[in-house]
Amino acid sequence: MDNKKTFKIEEKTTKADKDTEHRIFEAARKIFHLKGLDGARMQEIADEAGINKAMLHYYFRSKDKLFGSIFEEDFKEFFKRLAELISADLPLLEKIEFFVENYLELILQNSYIPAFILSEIHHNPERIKNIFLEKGIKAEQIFVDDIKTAISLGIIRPIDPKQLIVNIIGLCIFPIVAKPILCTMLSFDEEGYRNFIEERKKEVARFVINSIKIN
Amino acid sequence: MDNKKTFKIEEKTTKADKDTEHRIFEAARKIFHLKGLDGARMQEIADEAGINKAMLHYYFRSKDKLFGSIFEEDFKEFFKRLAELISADLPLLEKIEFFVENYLELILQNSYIPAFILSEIHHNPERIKNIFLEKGIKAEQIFVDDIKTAISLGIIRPIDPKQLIVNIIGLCIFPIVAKPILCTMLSFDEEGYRNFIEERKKEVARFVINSIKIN
DNA sequence: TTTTGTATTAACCATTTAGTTATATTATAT
DNA sequence: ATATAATATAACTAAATGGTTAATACAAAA
Repeated sequence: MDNKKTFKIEEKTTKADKDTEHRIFEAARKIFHLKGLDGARMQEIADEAGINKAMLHYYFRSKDKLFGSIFEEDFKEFFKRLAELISADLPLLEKIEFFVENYLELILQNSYIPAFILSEIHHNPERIKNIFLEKGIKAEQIFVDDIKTAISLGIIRPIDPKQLIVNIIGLCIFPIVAKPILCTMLSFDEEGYRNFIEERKKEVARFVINSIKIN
Repeated sequence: MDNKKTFKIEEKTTKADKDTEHRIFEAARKIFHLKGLDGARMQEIADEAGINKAMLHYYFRSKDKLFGSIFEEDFKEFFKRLAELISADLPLLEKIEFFVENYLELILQNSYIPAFILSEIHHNPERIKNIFLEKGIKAEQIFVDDIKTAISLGIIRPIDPKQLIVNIIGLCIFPIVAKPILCTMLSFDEEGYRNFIEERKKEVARFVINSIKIN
């Protein structure tokens, strides 16, 4: 009995990363990214985390609360990174190059996030608004000002800054979110797709700058 | 009893659009667009169609089959319309103007479709591939050829046709799919958003043509 | 060592869900 | 008219699902 107990304690100490909560969080993130809120099963998340289903409710009250936590973190993180890129202290045209290259890489390495956000935004627009309202996420004003300045300096042609921003972001996000369609329509294998996106890091900036630059 | 029967027959004849199947189809489309495959409930679809739940299984064998039928039709219709626009017999630059204006209006008036397709494509990429393989949907070759010709004629600068096509489509689809984010981030109300998209019908073509046109 | 609060589990519960069945009604063809 | 096939319903079933509970293991404080 003492023997058994000792063993148990060892085992406990070893595996006790202590942060069961964190394990749950990462497991849930994975499953929710893959299957969405409705498609995910609490049991599957528990299995993925290697713990009992009751633990999910012990740490997070309900499925919706658990999903909400993850969505909020993903959403904030995504926009935080976006804000960092947008706030880079560079002349507009260089900033566009910098932004496109880094933003594309960012969403490429977190390719579940945009689809995850778009999907949830579509099914439950309220959640977004609340997060936006709570935390004041509005980095885009910096970009708008940059654009206005560049226009008045005659560096770029007149264009509605909002249209330009949507253009740049759309050019980056779309090919990542629509990956399976692109692969099928344009006959890409995994490598072909990767090359295509790699090309885009230069091509999108070139495309945008060509369109707006004066001279 | 005769009375009752007569009434019943009248009622039947009146409402008997005959096409219960069609009613189910439209109801299911509505619910699936709104809630997705996992979020939709067979009972809700039956209620929406005003019939018994068993009828759903009578006409379509299962939830998945029903969803499949709708997805396939939406998907094909969407790409059929896209193919029509792409095949217009116009010089490239005019075709781009024509395409952007009409494609934007198309997805604006079917705004559930792109998100619906993107979401499903993400959760079940196989379904897409099968539809693509069954029906040979590849209208984009026409566009690719147009672009190559325009390049060799010196009308536009050299650019990878695939990149250009993805650019154009992304510029159209993104602001529709991401509507709730745009509205929150850029402080649009419903009218402001509508104006923004209306502006885009000209702006996107201008943006693209500015970028690629020589002279 | 005992107590106390926290972490964890297995078993359970109530509800919901897709799908079925047995039965009735209606139209159609003989 | 009558048999037959198609259409519709209400009631049901079996499985799955989110969530709960009662009982325990464990660590840390007393």
